[in-house]
Amino acid sequence: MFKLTNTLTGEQEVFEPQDKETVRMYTCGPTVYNFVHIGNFRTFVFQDILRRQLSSKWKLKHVMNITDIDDKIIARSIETGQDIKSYTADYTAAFFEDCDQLRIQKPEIIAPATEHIGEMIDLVNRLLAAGYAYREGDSIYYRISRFPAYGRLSRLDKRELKVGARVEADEYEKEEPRDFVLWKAAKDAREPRWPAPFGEGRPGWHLECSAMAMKYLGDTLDLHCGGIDLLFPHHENEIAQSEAATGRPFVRFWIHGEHLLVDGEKMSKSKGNFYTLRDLLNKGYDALTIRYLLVSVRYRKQLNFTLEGLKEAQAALDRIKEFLFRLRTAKLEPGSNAILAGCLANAREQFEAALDDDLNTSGALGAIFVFISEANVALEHGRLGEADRMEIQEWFKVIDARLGIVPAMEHLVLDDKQAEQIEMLVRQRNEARRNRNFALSDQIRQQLFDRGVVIEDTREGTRWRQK
RNA sequence: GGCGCCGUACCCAAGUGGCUAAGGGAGAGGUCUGCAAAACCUUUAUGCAUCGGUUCGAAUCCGAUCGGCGCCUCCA
Repeated sequence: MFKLTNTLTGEQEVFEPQDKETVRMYTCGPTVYNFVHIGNFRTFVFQDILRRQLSSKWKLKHVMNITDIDDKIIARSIETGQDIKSYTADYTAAFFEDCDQLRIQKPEIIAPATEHIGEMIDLVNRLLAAGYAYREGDSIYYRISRFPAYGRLSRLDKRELKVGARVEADEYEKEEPRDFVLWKAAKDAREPRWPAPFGEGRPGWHLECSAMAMKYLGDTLDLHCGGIDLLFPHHENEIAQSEAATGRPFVRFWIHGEHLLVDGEKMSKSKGNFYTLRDLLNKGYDALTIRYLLVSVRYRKQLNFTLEGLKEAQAALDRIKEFLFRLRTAKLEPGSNAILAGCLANAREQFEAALDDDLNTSGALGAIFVFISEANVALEHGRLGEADRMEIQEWFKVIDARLGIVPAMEHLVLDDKQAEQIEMLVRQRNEARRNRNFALSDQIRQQLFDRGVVIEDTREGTRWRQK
């Protein structure tokens, strides 16, 4: 039983795809006007964990949009003199490079807004025909008063605008301030525009998600995810557009990821607490460490991002790496240890149960570390068999498939020539140690360390590995 | 002002009615070692923001208070 917290009800509910076979999921993707920041990636990593979990149980059709037309993009493109298409193409490419680094899997369908203008125009036509939309000036707006369920998702329906809250400059054109734009008439000659029966212009932001989600996934989606800040007004508006057009529920489960904070506050450019993945990589942190940190706190809890936290994540990851290395290089007898096999079965169960429990990634990691301790004890006492090793390694493949946080071991393996050189130095060092020439042995150790090789003397002899 | 989330050890963080309050980091002591590294063992919350209440029993439910954060405006 896989449970998720559904924003619609505010409660955990058991999730099943409506057709029991294929999960239809839509996630709000990036607006490609700049490099995506680490807060955005927290959400994308959470969505990645979700998609991995869903894939382990059902078939999955996951659609993510790319917002490649909006005010900021237009402004930047005019500013830089670069045409919009190449401008957004650059940042889209950068986004997917970053995703690869963070081991974020690609959705089945990636939908750029500008390739779906036709679907959006159709949707506006349906809303106009049904009286849910109206023209004011050269733009088309959504008439919220026609949609009584408005505000149900965000529970903001009865709210009043805060005194002094900013209102849009073109408010006067609307019947009501809360109405939102579906189709914007072009104001500046340099703005991109598309022809439509109701006039040349470009789509409002909310429109693309409704149009593309329904195109690929049908009228009713199983899951729709995004950051908590999209709850209102974006997702509320999507519901209004979609349900007005189809008369059917738009989404069964709304799942929202909480924010990543920096120094206890929301990341924003004006506060200067803004990190991109590239910033952090340049500081020498690796992408896996960043992913680990993002995964280590459950998606619906705010995560305070600090460099200290990154160091702790690095240390935790090292513990996993050390264990896997030790497991891999241990000299083992054939057979299996029944007690350890029991620990493994228990750990696997705990791990699955945690992820099934609303993606409790912290709990899942806890199960891994409990097991590592148990297995380390077994290794220490030589009570771990070849069969156990195989089983454990299999489990770590599962862990990696689910969480994507298992350090790669391949890079620790050197080619024969390099390995031979290192082995030679290790032999020389042991020779020196036998002769109690510790000055020389320490010098060799340092020499190896300088080329990234760490020495460990164990009862079974000297072990070495790449840092 | 309205809506929502949160407050568990030095730091991060599970646990949301009932065994001794997971796990990671950091610190301390020990085993092993020429030293180191890794590993292992022991150790660090009679208490879960505070105060009341419900209950046989609460970190977990209810209320109040204090504190933090977010949303209400583009935003992951």
